[in-house]
Amino acid sequence: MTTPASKAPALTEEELCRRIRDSVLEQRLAPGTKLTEESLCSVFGVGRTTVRRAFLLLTRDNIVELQKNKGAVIASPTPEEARQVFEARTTLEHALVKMAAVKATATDIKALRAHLVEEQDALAHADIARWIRLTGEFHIHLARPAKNEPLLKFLEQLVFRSSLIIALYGRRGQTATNCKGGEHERLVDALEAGDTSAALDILKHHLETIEGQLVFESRESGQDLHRIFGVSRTV
Amino acid sequence: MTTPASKAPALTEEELCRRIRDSVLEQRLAPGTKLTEESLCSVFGVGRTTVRRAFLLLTRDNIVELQKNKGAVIASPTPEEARQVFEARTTLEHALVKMAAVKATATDIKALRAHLVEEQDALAHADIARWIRLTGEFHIHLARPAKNEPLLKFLEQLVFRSSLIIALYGRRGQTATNCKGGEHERLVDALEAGDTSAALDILKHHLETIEGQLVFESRESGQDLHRIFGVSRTV
DNA sequence: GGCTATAAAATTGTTGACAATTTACCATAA
DNA sequence: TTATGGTAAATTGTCAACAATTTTATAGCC
Repeated sequence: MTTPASKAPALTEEELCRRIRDSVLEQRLAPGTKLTEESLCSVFGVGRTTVRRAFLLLTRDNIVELQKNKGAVIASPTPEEARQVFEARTTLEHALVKMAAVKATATDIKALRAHLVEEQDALAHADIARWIRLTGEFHIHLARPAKNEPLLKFLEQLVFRSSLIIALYGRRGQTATNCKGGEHERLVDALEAGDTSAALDILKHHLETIEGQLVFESRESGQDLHRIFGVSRTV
Repeated sequence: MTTPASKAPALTEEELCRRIRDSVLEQRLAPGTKLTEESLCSVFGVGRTTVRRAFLLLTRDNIVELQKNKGAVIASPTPEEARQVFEARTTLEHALVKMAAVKATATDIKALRAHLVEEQDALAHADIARWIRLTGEFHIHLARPAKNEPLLKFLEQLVFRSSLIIALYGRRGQTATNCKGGEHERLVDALEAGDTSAALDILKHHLETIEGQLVFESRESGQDLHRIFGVSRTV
């Protein structure tokens, strides 16, 4: 296992949140998964209080949904929610990259290059889960040079929700083709050159590609079973 | 008092959050105010558990700051945080109003007009607290026609934080002059006419006016008392 | 008076027991 | 077999007592 169960280091609720969020980002926690308090208590060696607080915090990020007396489940965004999340993300990331292209320092670019190396390394070692997480986190790092904490934190939330959406509605093998083609690299190049319009073009294309690979058909809530099974309605 | 203490209706943590948020929006809860668990328990007739959960939720909105073993205080944004919040808000509100100007329906406009009437009513009755809250909420309603829940929720957070910032750094009587001059009315007019660029111009001017009235001088942390009192340093 | 150290009070953090609710299971009957 | 009802188990919600920490008050000393 990744963590030895002996000698519990007593995680705080923030760390627990991060662990859960990372699992979502790595698409190892599928939307709709039930999270019982007991299981998380034993897995992470923390008390129920901590788990409870973590749930509450994750609710605020729309990562878990909390139903009275029913417990916590990983959120399952509806197609409409998914549309709005991607719309929001496009809007926000556009603004942030614009700011970043102007403000990015040499140090910022260096950090981004280091991240790209990590991405390649994960691919080379066929560590897919890590690679998926890194490709998601790239978008956060890309916006960091904009140096606006509130906008960055919000983008972070949207990236996590995107991860859920892709897990739900993404075509099989989508992630394998999505963030390839060196678009991440070209984004960093554009940022380094201070070429705002190029950066925005690449970003636009990149996000459209990701969103374009989603399929929402017959996933709506309130499905019509008659239609699905080809049986005409009797009443 | 506003609420009879008898027969506690057992508020939920969400309602408690709303009450606290509204107090912030009405600028009746000043930044830096200490919130003890006990006081809120007795005021709202709820258990400590509920208060605790509310604190945690409000932390996520940057409305209260929670320090280990020290308790909860209403957040006091630093000047730099304030700058970033207004930058974020300008960016976001620009995008939202742009979307709203395209999508706004007759029903949306009607709701906005109704809100303007409420604002006038509050002014006419000299109900300043209510008026301050309404002028803040206007910006949220203005963005509602854009019909994007994530962006709207985020703007909501920024408006609440703006309220704290104005309370901290606003010139005396600022609110009294800020949202007058019928700029709210003209924004609705522009939205109704579908005149995007006019709406954005008014919005830009409006937000610049608000931010322009803030004074950050000598509010930084680590004030130099020697300089303030005009005494030259001895060591 | 002003400062430090100690003790008391107040406040927050944590835990565990118990209540309320939901879920799972199984027996019974159509 | 399938549906229904009821009981038992499991899970979540709430509360109160206790522990840990901070704040306030007090006394002593320079």
